[in-house]
Amino acid sequence: MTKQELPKAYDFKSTEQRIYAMWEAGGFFKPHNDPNKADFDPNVKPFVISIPPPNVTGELHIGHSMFVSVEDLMVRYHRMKGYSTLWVPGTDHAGIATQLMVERDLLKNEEVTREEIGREEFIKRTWEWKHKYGGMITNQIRRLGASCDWDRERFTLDDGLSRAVREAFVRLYEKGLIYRGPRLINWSPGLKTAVSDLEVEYSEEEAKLYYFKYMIKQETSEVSETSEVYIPVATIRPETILGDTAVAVHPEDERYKKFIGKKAIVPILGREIPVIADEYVSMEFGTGALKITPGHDPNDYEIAHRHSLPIISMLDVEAKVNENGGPYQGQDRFEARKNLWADMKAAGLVIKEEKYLTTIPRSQRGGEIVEPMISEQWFVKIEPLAKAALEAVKDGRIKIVPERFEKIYYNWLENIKDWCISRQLWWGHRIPVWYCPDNHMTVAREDPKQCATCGSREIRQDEDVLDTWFSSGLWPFSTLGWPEETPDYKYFYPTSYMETGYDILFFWVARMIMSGLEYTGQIPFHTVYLHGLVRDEHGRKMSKTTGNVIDPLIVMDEFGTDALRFTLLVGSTPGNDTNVGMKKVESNRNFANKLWNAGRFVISAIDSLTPPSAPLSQSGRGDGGEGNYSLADSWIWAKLQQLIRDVERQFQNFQYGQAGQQIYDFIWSDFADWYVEIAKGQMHAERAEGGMQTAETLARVFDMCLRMLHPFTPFVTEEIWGHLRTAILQSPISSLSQDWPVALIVAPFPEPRNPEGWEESKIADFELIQEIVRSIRNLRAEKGVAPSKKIPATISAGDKLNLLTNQSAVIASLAGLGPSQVSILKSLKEKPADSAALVVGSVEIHLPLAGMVDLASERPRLEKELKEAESHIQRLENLLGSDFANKAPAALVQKEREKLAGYKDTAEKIKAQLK
RNA sequence: GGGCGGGUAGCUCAGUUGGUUAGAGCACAUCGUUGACAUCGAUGAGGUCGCAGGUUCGAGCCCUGUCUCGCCCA
Repeated sequence: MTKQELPKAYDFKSTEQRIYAMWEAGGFFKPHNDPNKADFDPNVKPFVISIPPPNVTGELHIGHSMFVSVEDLMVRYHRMKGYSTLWVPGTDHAGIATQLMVERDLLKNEEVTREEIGREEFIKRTWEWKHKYGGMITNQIRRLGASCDWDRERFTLDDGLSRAVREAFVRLYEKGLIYRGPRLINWSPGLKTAVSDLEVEYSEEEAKLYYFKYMIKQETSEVSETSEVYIPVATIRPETILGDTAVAVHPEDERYKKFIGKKAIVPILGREIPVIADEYVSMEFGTGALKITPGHDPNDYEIAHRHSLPIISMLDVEAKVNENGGPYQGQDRFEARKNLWADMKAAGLVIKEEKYLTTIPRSQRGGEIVEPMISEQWFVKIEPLAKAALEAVKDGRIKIVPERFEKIYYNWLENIKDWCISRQLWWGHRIPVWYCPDNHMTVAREDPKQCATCGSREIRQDEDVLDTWFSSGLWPFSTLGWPEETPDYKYFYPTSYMETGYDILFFWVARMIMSGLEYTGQIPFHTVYLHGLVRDEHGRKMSKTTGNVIDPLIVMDEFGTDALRFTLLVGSTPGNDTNVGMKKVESNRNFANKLWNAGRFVISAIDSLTPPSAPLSQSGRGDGGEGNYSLADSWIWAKLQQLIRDVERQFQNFQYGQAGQQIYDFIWSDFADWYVEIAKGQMHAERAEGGMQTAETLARVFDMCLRMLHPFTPFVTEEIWGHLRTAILQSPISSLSQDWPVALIVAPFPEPRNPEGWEESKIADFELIQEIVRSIRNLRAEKGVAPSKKIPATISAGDKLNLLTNQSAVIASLAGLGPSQVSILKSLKEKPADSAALVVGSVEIHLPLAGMVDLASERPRLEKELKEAESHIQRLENLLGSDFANKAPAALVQKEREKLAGYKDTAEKIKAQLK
């Protein structure tokens, strides 16, 4: 028999890559029931997640690690539960981000702009870039242990997905849900493209509020030489005066009522604009009068529509003043602001300036100030889609975890505005609309040869591309083959969970739900699980400028993937941000090592077995904990079953952190600290019979631990489980693992079973042993008894005589007692002289420590313990004397009564000692 | 302005149907190295669960108010 020599410490560096390659080569990432294969069984339940596609040219950051960890956990769990599990991987073309990256590179290395090389060449270069760097992020995701089916990997710009985008666009267009037209949109002057409302972030900043005079045109009859007549108006953006088409006041405003219907004169330009009345104007705010610039302000735009005011655009695509700005034409928006204000000052039109705190709209990308502008763009008429998406969550077809995000979701969808989907970029899905010289539109799934209206062959395609999120919105079904009714689509769609960060609930999740319902008529997934953002250990947002960015690759290099995953998964709760510090990762690296070493012990125990003279009974567990099982055996088994039930419940409730924590505690505190220590003694005692009982329990319990832990820390569990399996197969207990698969990744997850009735008393008995051991250790530590020193003990066990006699070897070895110096009696006639006494419930322990410790200090110690017991007695008597006894559940009251009896017993015993 | 989340040990966080001695990791103190593990073990110290009311036999958990930090929407 070849014994395995395992290194003393878990070496993740030599393990992770090898294990990942083994999984992939073994085909374990693929659904076991594949609709494309002959033996496909449509009745097997699938479990499907589509990955939130990372930017194809991006690099792994901690946010990726989070979603990969959570999704891999979900996927591995369901795979082990027997579902035909599919995790579809892929990447996103990320229009703006990628285009900027390539542009920057071109400028740096070739000193050319994209305009200089032209659209076709630029797109070619971007594809080259994608081919060069596109594999980086997916390889990094592999490093995290992601068990995705890489054969099904997709990219938003690949042929199939591009077809899906066309199909979606054309369908919407045909239904009249897509339109094109000049609207007020958010314009990003630096990128020279429109962006959607969601891509604008508002930040509170200190700005200046400029007060000036809007002169009122006087009728010739009322011209007054002495007084000037004006409405005072305040604005943050004086340059927009150039685009004003009205001045609005509140209809009830006594100050300005008289001006309603008159003309105001636009400063410097001299244009005449009406003074209008609108209830929107707040009399209290500012001067109570509002300048209306419908071409550059959303509220003004609304007002202009109500009053049929003309709309003037005064900025060009670079946010420079255009031909409508008179003398300021060609000036940048901020330059024009300065100049116009100076000119107005000179003209005596200025009142004052003051500091003012306001919200400034900035581009999500790059942070430049976004300008509301009138522009010809494509829009999705979103209301009907939003209504359906709202309904799907309201009626429970889709559930959002945690639930509070449902309200946020409703709120957004109920107030949604049409979605601007066109972008003035080159990298993306080009809008499938063609124009002929007569401006007829041809909207087509396949590139047309001629105009659908007039047949002209001189057609050109719309220059714009679609918002990247338009294609991401199709992701759950486009990746499965839609619009084709592929076997994958039919079997795996709708998918199961959508797992992602709450920060893209609107950007992505809501849009997928809208798209899914619209195009497939089905919900795209039944559960949305949202995780929080990862922050640094003090809860600060990670940023390059703060310098607190945690690079997951470095973390994995230092502590291993499992440690990183476990850190992200445990201690975090759904929807809440998670703080991650290196200390935490380090302690979880230690846990992986603990597990490894526990495994080494179990394996060595199995390796040490000698073949039995008689065949091992096949009774297995669950036979009532009787048979030859020791108290410790029964206890650890009962605790394990409890754990399995807890973990199952936790997984059902998406409480992965709790589940992980409980598994951790069980392995470290119950299994390693107690059971393994006792097992050492048991193995020794059983040696005559081959030591099989204990080895078997060690193996079974540890196997279950590894299975439960596998979704959290896949690498170390797979590795040690493989060694465990080999060891068992080569041992006399080989029958134990005869139905185990070749790899843990596909081993069945432990199923909870109901308690059989014996568990509670075994656990209680064992806990008494633990208490006794702890109290002896405690006393030894307190009195400074050398750890290696074996001491004698006399125990008065009362009605626990059988139990303690039975467990004397366990108590002795764990508490450092001389095995032959322990005497356990039902009761003592008189207390032993020169001893320290310990009282644990009804059990008294006498340690004759004369000559070793100062027994004079025993009295105060006992007095202190008596006081403690008495305070408990007092507390419990109060409790039981109150309404608690009448109103609380009987079982609970009984429990407290027993506690009280226990403390009374203890107090009596201590008092006796003190006599 | 509206909505949401957090405030629990020195630090970072758990604590989901309210059950009576509030937990973990790290940090700290004392002790311990011949076989699972010093990436470890034993023992210990450390908290009026932001504050004030209320409901209840019983509140970290439920209700009301309040302070404070953060986020989302307008």
